[in-house]
Amino acid sequence: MTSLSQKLSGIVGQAFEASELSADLGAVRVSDRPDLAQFQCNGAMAAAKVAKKNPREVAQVIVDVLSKNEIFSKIEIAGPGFINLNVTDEFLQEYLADIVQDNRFGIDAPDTAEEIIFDYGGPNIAKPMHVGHLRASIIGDTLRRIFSFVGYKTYGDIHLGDWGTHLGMLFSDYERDGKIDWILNLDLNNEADCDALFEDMSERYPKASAACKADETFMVEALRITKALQDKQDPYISVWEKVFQVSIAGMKKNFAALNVHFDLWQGEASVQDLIEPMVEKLRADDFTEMSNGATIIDVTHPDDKKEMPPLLLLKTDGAAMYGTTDLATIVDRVEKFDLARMVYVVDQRQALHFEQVFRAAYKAKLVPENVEMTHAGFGTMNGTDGKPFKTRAGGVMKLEDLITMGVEKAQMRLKEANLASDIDEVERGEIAKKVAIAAIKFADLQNQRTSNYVFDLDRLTSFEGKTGPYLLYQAVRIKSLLRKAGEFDESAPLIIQDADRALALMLTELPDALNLTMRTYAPHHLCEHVYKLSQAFSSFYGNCHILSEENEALRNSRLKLSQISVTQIELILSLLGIDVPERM
RNA sequence: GCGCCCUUAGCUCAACUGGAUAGAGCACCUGCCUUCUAAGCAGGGGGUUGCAGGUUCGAGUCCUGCAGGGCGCACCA
Repeated sequence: MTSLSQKLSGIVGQAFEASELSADLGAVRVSDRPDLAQFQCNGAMAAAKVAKKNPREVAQVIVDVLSKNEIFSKIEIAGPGFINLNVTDEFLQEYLADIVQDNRFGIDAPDTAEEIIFDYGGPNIAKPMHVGHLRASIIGDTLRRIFSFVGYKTYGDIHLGDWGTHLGMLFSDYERDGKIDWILNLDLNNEADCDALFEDMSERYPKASAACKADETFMVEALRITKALQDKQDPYISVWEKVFQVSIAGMKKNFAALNVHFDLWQGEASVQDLIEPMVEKLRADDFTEMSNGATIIDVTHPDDKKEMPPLLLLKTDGAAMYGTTDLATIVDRVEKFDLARMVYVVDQRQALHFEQVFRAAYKAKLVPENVEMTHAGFGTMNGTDGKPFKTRAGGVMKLEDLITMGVEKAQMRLKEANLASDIDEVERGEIAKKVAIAAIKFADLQNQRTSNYVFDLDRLTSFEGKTGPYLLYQAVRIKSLLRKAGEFDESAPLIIQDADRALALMLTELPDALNLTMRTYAPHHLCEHVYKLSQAFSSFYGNCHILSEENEALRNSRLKLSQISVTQIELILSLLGIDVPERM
């Protein structure tokens, strides 16, 4: 991927090489001090440290080489040995004209279109989706969109929790209520009936779960049914089939509202048949051992400094554990795809578990060494009190309710601000939905992935400042501007003056933001970038009255800059899974 | 007991391989809508980066210790 800063890095790198220094030292980045320069290179200081020389002298040698290059309008040594650089407006203008050709803005495809599976979401069937599923879903979905756009072959796998004890709990409750037949006779083609069951399960599950916790005989019954289900006995396996179908249909609605997409609807159940042969093979290949009656895989490394518990493959009673299912899933994926990477977007608290699973998978050669497995963990969602988030009633907040609240608030805000008053009610409803989703998603995605974050309803449904709706607003404003401008000469050359320069420079930074995001699997970097870009536009917009510009060449140039801006903002928002309305 | 993570402005958060004057948003204060959408723009106040040492030309970032908080440590997932 060649961004402007990478292009400059190449040029400065050559200057370092000419002095028999490593080209890596020539790394150029956008300056921390825009008042001093557009770009900076810190390599002279690093070089001087190794060579025990004066950094400013090292920098001077580099600067002497660079000064022959006419793309720079300023080359300066500052402070202890920073090399500060500005490019000429002509160069900037040509560079921009070049990268907008294919609407990829300097983003090159990777050398090979590696296949990557992103594992995210992980909701349990028959349980209501709550706000906790928000992070996993949207971080994973965003990463999938980004890698896919850049040129990787990606798959989003929802990895359902569809084979566990929670189903035994639910089914036993239905059995006590004599409602098993109701489910068995359910017509999957009847949407109303399916919705009714979906609703019923959502409300029933918390009660069933609480009952099992409170009364041991209920729990014993739930476990019996779980075992029967896993042995594929009727009626439970037939009930499961219906519950599975209805749950998926319900989830699809939820995820559609959130604009989250999955390519694979695999779950724990879909790999159960792989477990037995896998365990047999692991035994035969001598990767397993017995410990206190359980079958385990030792995953310690000789140079481990910390304790590393073994992966528990089979319990004393011979039943598989979730790590076993995860290994079977890996086997399944390696079989079906030509994978280069697997990325698990799962709660940070699972870090040890994934380390054990990954170690076991490599050790037992279930996955080739060159397949990279990453746990991109995310922090817990806490309430404003710093403790794991609960509603006032003490329960979890349903994802659906959060979205509804957001939409209602957006509708109110539209009315208050007297926006979209000339738009009919149906479109206004659509706009409110987009505003709400933008608010919720951006508020979440702008947090660093790994740190815990505070769930604050007011913030999630806030529309001012660094928010999703702000970004929509900027994009929509540009769209409106371009509509009013009508036809203009898009091939006219860009003119970079003082008022245009900051925006023009921002428009070159997209590849850097994407690279950083992909390297760290951290979408908040991209959020930061799109916010800065939108701000740069807003500032430009405030400074220049474009439509009334009498100099036609300048008017064309500024319309073109506006057009590039909205294209980029909309592209980035689409990578964040956020839709931009035509007007708002 | 062992291990991992966190502590930055009143609040919520950024700060890429160690770089210059630690940045945003909210809240607060001052301007700006009879020219393109004020969900906006321009500007202001607000900081001993939990504490104490160390390494370095340079530390929010690396090392050591301490305090406070969160989480995880085989028969749940």
